[in-house]
Amino acid sequence: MVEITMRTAAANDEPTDTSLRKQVYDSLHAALTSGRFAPGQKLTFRFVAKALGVSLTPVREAVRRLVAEGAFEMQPNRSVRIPLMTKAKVLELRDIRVAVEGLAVGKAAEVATRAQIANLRRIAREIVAVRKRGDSVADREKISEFHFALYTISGQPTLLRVIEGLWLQTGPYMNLLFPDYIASAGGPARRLRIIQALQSRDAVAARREIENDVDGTLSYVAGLADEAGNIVPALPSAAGSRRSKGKASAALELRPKRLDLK
Amino acid sequence: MVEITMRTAAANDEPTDTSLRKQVYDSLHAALTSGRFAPGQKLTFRFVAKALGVSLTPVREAVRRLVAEGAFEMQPNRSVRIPLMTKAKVLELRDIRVAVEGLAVGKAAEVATRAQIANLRRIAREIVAVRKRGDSVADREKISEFHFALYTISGQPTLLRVIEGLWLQTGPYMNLLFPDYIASAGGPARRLRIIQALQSRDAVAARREIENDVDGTLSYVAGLADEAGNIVPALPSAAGSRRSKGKASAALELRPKRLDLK
DNA sequence: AATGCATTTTTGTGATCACAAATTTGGCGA
DNA sequence: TCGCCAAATTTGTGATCACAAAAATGCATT
Repeated sequence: MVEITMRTAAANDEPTDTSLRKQVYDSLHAALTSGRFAPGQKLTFRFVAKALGVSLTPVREAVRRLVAEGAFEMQPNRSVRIPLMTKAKVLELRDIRVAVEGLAVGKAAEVATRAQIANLRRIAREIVAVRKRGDSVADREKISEFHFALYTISGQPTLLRVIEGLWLQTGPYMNLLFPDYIASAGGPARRLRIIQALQSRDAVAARREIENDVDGTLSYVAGLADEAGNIVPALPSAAGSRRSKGKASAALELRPKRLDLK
Repeated sequence: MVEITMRTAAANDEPTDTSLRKQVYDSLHAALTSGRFAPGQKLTFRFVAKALGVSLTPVREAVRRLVAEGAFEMQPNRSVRIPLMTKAKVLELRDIRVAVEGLAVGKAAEVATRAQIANLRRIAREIVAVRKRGDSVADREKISEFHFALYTISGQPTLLRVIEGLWLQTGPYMNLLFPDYIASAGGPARRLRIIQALQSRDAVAARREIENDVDGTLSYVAGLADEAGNIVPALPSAAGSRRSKGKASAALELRPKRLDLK
């Protein structure tokens, strides 16, 4: 498991940042949000460097940024791990996200242009299409696209950054929502109501919809915790595999996409 | 009202992180929150490295972390600058902070212990004492201490991290609040009302108080913008001085805390 | 078979070097 | 005096090296 594949562009950084550091960051970011890392998994600089075919320098800076964003956590001794998720943490993230994403959508409803609303409608249609095909990976990506297109309308870059940081922390666990919950929840209808609220400049209604959406989603995830309060997502493949060594490197298949820079 | 002030030992990182990277981070963090950097000021890695007597490596990682946290910003070309503050940005930060700090205090009111409330009361008394002496630096520090002691009670580490990130962005501009505003606003009384609300487990009242506090403070700062929307704090010393070179190094006085390691 | 301990290997940290891009400088000409 | 352009300098980036701390391993002892 774990693939990582050099990706370009994650957030609203400079669109022209071609540094290796940024590429490594984007690769890890993509691997994280697509759930390719196992919670609790240890990650060494040299492993990532070798997997992506770069030196330690850009890897260190990329990983440290992820640590600063809460996507990775640094052990007291020293080594980077994928954070474990607990019920308490999910509930905390839920409350924060309800607050800030509600704020963003309320603001968005006040300023949304016709073109922006049309764009949201397009994404909403694409989600329906993708879901019909049963492509859960594309489904998650499209949902993310819809949410961030929505939040971007607010025109509040700092707020957007905060939200991105929070999504990065919940990201690895969002595959828990498939395929059960996502089908049952009123996803498509809710998105239409949000769009409708934007159109009628109804900030209160728009906000209520997104709050219910986030609340419902993360409350569901919180409910998946075991009796100890831990939440363990089923990974695409790789299970625990605590001990593996040299062989594991090959099993991880972390393949660079465009590293012929040299 | 009025918050912010210097904070030693930035976040809740490992208390035993003695790495140079962390020391550099703390130095820059302290310089930032105490307003020793001019908005728009350019910062080079080599300058910081020389000022602190370390190599580029720990400086790069520390500065990049600050960039990730929004305290510095990276230019499209490549160089790190202290972000300029605009009225729009202050208003955005105000709304976000109202939301998340309100959330934190509401939660804190539900779980505060007697000891924690006593601690808050102690800090509130210290603020009064410090203000009587007219020590505005210590004043800011104590106010910051009060706020974070309050938010820490909530027991929500992720929320606390978000709040710290937001404070870091407003930090350099908080000295704008002295000495005018801070004296006029109902600071001491408000803190007592917050403590009272915690004691009576009145989450709604506690939340309302902190919301008004943040709102009032940042609305005041926003009002200081010039007609172009820019906000320029008066610096302790160093003014604009766009061109200075070698001499500037000495003028900045970025002083290392404990860098005799070598 | 389980445990304690010395040895080997792994891994993060910090310094240094090389290089290219960006910035500044200096002088030339209008 | 003011642009303008080439040379010199500055500066970020990435690679590599050295070192110490941490982790893994091997082996002897109970």
